[in-house]
Amino acid sequence: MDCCCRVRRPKLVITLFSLFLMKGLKTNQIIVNTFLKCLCYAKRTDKAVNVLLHRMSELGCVPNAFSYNIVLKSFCDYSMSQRALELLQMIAEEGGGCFPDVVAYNTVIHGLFMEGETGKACNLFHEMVQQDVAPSVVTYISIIDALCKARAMEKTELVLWQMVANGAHPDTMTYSCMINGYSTSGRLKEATKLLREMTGRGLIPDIVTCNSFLASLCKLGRSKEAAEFFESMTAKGHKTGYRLIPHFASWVCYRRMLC
DNA sequence: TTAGGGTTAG
Repeated sequence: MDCCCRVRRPKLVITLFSLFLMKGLKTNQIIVNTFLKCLCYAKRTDKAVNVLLHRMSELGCVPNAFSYNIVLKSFCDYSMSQRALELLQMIAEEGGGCFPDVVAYNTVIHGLFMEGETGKACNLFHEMVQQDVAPSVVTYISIIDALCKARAMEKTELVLWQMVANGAHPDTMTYSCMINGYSTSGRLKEATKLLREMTGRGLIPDIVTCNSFLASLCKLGRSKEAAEFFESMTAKGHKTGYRLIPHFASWVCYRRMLC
């Protein structure tokens, strides 16, 4: 079933699962969760909700955190984060012993941010803390990314500070979000500082992050610095300690500098 | 052996 889903044949999975039941074979949580995933992939999220809330218990399988999270993610992927929020609140109230975990909260918080429901996303973040579910790096990245896109860099710094204080260490993706946020805001001094900070911690920026920074340098007409940065990011040296293979976007910037 | 969450460039 999982293989059929991976090769984008969800209808085949539905047939397989029907056959499975007809044969009288005993299901387990992993089998039904794989079926849920395929239903969601086939854009049949409502059918998945029905299986989750009614059919699973009839089949002798109690939904677990994976079951709920597969359906929550599907709602969010199809821009129905409000329905995801309602399902999450239902699990919290009557989940039958299965309470929403950090992945459930992260999924819905990210979905709400993606649909511009900033207030609801922030409320849910506070709710998860009240419920003693510790936010992870993924939670903070969703918030940081939303704040960066809103160009609210001061608030982003506060969240980063809170993240570190709570023991969630910024990873490469956290730095990438912030560097891109500063770059697109034209605040290259701060972006440079973060680039240095992350490499100092042994985290290597990826080519897209570097391109974002490079593009901002070019847009601001700082050609000399852009040329120096291009040289340093593409040639392994004592300054950076890493070497990246330029993408087409890098060369576009480089050509612009030459022109 | 098999199930769930995150970003960015031209």
